[in-house]
Amino acid sequence: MIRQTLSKGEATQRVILDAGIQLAREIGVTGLTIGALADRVQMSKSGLFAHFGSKEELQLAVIKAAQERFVEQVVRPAFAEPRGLARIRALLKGWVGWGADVEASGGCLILAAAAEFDDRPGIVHDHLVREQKSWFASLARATEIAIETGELSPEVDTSQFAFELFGLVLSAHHHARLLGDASACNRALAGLERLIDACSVKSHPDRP
Amino acid sequence: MIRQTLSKGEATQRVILDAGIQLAREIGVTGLTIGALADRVQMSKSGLFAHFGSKEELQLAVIKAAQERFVEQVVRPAFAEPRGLARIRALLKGWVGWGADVEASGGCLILAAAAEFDDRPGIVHDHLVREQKSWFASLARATEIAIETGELSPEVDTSQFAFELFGLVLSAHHHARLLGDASACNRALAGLERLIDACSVKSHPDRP
DNA sequence: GAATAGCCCGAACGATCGTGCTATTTTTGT
DNA sequence: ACAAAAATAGCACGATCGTTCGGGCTATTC
Repeated sequence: MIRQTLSKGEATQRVILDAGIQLAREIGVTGLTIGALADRVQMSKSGLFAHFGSKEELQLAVIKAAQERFVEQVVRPAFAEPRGLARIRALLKGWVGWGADVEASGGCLILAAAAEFDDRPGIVHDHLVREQKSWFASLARATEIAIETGELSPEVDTSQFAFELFGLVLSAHHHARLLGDASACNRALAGLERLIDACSVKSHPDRP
Repeated sequence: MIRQTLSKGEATQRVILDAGIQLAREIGVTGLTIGALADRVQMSKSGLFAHFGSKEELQLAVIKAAQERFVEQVVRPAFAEPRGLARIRALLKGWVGWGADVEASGGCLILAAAAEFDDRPGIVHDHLVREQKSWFASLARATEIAIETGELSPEVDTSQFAFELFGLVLSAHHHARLLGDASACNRALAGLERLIDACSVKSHPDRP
């Protein structure tokens, strides 16, 4: 065969990373242990270890794998929406959904990892900082686009908008995951509408 | 002497918990290790251990100690402010300050712990859920008071308001701690003003 | 079919984990 | 000052941590 399919190593690596994402959601990326992960995929510790070379690289690989899935499941569909508010709404909806309900366990791995590694130096920290900055810039850019389409006022601070958007997602995660609040998702959506309303062009007609 | 002062045991326990808070901020409550903590306070593992009886109890004690400090440094000063928006503003300001800049390391221990334990059953999880629910209710109550004073419209959903307030704090923490964004605190304050504006009585004069 | 490379396992390492015991020291109440 | 009580240290335990190494497998390549 002409190797359209994955090589053996790539295949098991995929299995490992899938299980790693799931396990890391339960016990955290920091708490991810090679032995426990090997048990879960029915491999020997050393066999699994050989794929990554160090625990740090394993953590990094798991996070990158989670990012890829996030892009595929949330970012890409959202960017298929038309430019402007529709895209922002899709982003938020997908994002909170991704973190809140994915098969009854875990929450958003990247946000959790970001909290865990904010004070722990290393390649994982550096990667997360880089990616989160880039992600934040994407949110600000999406906001800018909504200004270009005329849906938001040109005066809005795009970084501030992204900051508050981020907050809605974080709050939704916090409430949905820790407190089991099923309405958290809707609260985030409601918050976004309020945010949009405050930043829309006709929000300041003339003067009070 | 008539024990105005602490007993020996209580004194060292206080030392342990102080160091525990600091250490847990760096490596997380889950990553808190008895050996490492014992090293930091110059005690033997077993000597330290005897104070708590189990690691879980130690984690719980550290979290409770952090809560006490939070109440003393943030909640009590805020509640010294007059009822209404002033109190809410003080709460947010103190809260983001508490998590963002406390001596250059750590962030808010309670929020970090909440993220770590959202999927880890046990007494720590249960405690955190209970306390976070109570804290959220306090925020909603503070919002309700601002309605009573006439500063916010009677129509505002107090839980929604608290939800968005929470989001501003979480976003500020995320940006300040992970990304080192010094403006995060100001962004949260700006977000609060927008939120207040959208919920204030004169926001809907009559009709568009 | 022999050689080669990639994949994986088993065993073992030093370290550290949480947690018991048993002394010994220190603090406390009288 | 002395007995009772509390606080701490020392030591050991089984488990698990991340990591290394050598050697079987199982394919692919000549």
